[in-house]
Amino acid sequence: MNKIHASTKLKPETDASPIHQQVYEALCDSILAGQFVPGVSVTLRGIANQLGVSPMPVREAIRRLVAEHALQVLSNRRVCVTAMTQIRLQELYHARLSLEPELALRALPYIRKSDIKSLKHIDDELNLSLRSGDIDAYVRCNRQFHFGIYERADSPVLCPLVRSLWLQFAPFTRIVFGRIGTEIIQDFHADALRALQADNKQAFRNAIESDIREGMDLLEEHLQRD
Amino acid sequence: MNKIHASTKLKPETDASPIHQQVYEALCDSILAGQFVPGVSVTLRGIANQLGVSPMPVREAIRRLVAEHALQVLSNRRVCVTAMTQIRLQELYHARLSLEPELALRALPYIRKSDIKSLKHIDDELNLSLRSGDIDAYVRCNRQFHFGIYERADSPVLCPLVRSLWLQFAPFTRIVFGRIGTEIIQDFHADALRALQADNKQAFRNAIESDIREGMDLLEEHLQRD
DNA sequence: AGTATATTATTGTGATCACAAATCTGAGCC
DNA sequence: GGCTCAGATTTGTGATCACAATAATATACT
Repeated sequence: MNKIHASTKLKPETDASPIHQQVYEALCDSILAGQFVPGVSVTLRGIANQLGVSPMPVREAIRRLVAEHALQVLSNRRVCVTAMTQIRLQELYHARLSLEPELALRALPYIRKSDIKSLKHIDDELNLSLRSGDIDAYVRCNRQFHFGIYERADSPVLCPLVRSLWLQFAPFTRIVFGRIGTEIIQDFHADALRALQADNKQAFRNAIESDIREGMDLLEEHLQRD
Repeated sequence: MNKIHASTKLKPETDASPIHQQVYEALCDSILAGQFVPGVSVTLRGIANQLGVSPMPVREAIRRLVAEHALQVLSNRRVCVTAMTQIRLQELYHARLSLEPELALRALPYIRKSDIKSLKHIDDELNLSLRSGDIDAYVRCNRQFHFGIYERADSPVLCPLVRSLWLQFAPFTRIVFGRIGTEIIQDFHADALRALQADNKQAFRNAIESDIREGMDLLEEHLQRD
């Protein structure tokens, strides 16, 4: 339960970035991949053992993730992935819709032909995973597609905010998709790619917005059923 | 330089919240009050000594503030308040305008008559500080006014996001106001209060939006002069 | 005097230890 | 069986130490 997939032992050779940073990234990946079950608490020493490090850098990584609202401290001082509620989903919806299309637009001028090509490649893999029902692959590709765009704009404020939003709804996304499968999921990425190739700002913005709406509507729909 | 005002020694009696939480709040207040000069780096042991605690809880508080982008780690691993740039200010502008009026609207139904009364009181003190040129008091009142509204809506996503935004532009605000004084500052809070009393949603939203625009325009105007 | 270099002090990071609070475990009882 | 309560274990928190890297200072040299 709540296993960290990232090669379990983090790369031992690299000493460029501090350990707490590496731990943070490993935990980030796990959360974004939906590997942490909301409500199930994680322990410092548990993660430390899994990653083969001392509890100290884990503490710092956890503290950071709590600050980004990816994790939550309970009243017992335990830490877990925050459960989704209607109000939270509504606010995440609004925030995503307010920030992500704008961020995508800011990235647009910096997206080169080669970027479009690799985005196309990611979307191909995404569609493949949709057909084969590989949810993990879909979730990963979807993230790669969006942040492949967002990270082009080196946006010091919006991009970190958006990353925080994704950390918050990603675990729930994984659950919903696991329940409903990949059948229903529509793909607005093709529209975005066409708009990119035509350098059509408005169409690009609309495609991103539609993609967000579609995904979040799906989440809202399946939040009721509790 | 970069002194923490919060009674310097944090309250020794309270053991309800952990020390790193208390340190975080003390640093938060200092940052929001504009007591940290952007670019001047702070040290763990320095803050620990000022607050009379060990470096450990300071580490955690700092890590949290870095995650909220109130502080920045330099390449030398030093930590300081992030300097303002044009792109950062633009994005903060967009984010504030996208999130804060919405957050205010969500708070609106929960604002009671007594809340309006205390907001009015805060605004009176604000106007007083504007006339007397007391910048610190103005900054504090302005924050109290806004978050007095925002915090009514117990908003699990938007409110923390907005808090992060304030932490990012507050130090720069203090600098600009210190340079230009309180003469030019216009007060849109009265409009907001009137809208609150009339329970006029649209007018309330507009007042908040105008207030944000006015403040951020002022900042943008004075960013050029470097 | 001004600059390069060696020495010292200070810094962030990570590990380890101590400790109180919370959680788990299991025997005992109704 | 279901519940209570003692004991044992695990947990987060904070302090302290070790250490490499950075910054500051003093020293030597042209």
